[in-house]
Amino acid sequence: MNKNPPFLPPLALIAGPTASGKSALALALAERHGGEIINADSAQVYKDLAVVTARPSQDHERLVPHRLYGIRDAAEPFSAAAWAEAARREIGAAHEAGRLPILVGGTGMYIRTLLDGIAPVPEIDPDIREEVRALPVSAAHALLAQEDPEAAARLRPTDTTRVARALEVVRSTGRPLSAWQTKRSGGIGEHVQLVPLILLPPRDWLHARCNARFEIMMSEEGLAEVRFLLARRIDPAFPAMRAIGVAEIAGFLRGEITRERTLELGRIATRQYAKRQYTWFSRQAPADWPRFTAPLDCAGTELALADLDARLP
RNA sequence: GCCCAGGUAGCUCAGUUGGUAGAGCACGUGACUGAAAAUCACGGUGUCGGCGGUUCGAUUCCGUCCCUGGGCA
Repeated sequence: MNKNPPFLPPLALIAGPTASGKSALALALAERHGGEIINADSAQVYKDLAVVTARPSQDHERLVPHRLYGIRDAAEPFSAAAWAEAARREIGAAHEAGRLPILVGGTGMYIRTLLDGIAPVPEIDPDIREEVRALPVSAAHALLAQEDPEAAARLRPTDTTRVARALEVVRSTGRPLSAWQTKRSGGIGEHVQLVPLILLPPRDWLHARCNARFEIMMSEEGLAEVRFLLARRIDPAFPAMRAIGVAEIAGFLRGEITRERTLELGRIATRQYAKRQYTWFSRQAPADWPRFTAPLDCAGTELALADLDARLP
């Protein structure tokens, strides 16, 4: 298959759980290689959430180009396929400009969609989507058993998201999800020279950073971001409203919980999220993607940088 | 110093009429095909405060000591 390795444009990838030090590493890499940073994080795409999603600072954005950060209004939900399409454009633009695209993020599904493609399911009819999502899971699963028995058998009856997805697909397209999923399209993995690094630092170190991070989410700026979303009455089911900390801070702003309790709940949610990412990247990422398991302190960042440097053209 | 109430999992607490114990949350492990910072599954992790005594057997009963909270001085 790899008979005559043609020249493929490079794509660096730095992936790992929240608070693992991805951004600092990416910035250093970009400065060294004349690169630009492309966001692969599902929450950092939303304009109104900068502090709450720990987006790179304005200072960082001035140093090297940052793409796909804060590009989306909280009232317009994004998706894996929509992100992948945008990322393909940004990567292409970087290559044309002769710069190294550096993908940075913690959303494994987005990265997989970009590299491997995804089932080419057409847009779902909004009315069908609304109707399906309004159903309790048990009801949705019962309907799925009639309309797509195979999906119903495969999915857990409690899995709200996937049961709703399967039902909306069969209703909106007239074809069961499994039929669509026999094919993936849009992946660019074969067309780039991928230079990946997965950050899997020690759990204790990561937990300490998650804990420290949520303190910042509770700053005046962080509170203001959530206050603004609430004032706009964004649908609580929308992705931006489900970002880590939004529900917790909203409860605090409404006076339902104390500041201490909010901090505690936010830290717990952050750690649990980091764990899910940790599992995704350590288990779902291809085995031949290097894992970097040291903490990303000063020395660690240098080591990781050297590792990436050695593999970049 | 005396009286009362407590001391059981990381935390808050159940419970055992004497047969080495269980909930919630935390935590751990995993799944993941267009909401993925989402959604879901599995797992009890323990000198039952210490030391003695009674007993075939004590986390449980008795004694004593230590610790915490409250009250009286």
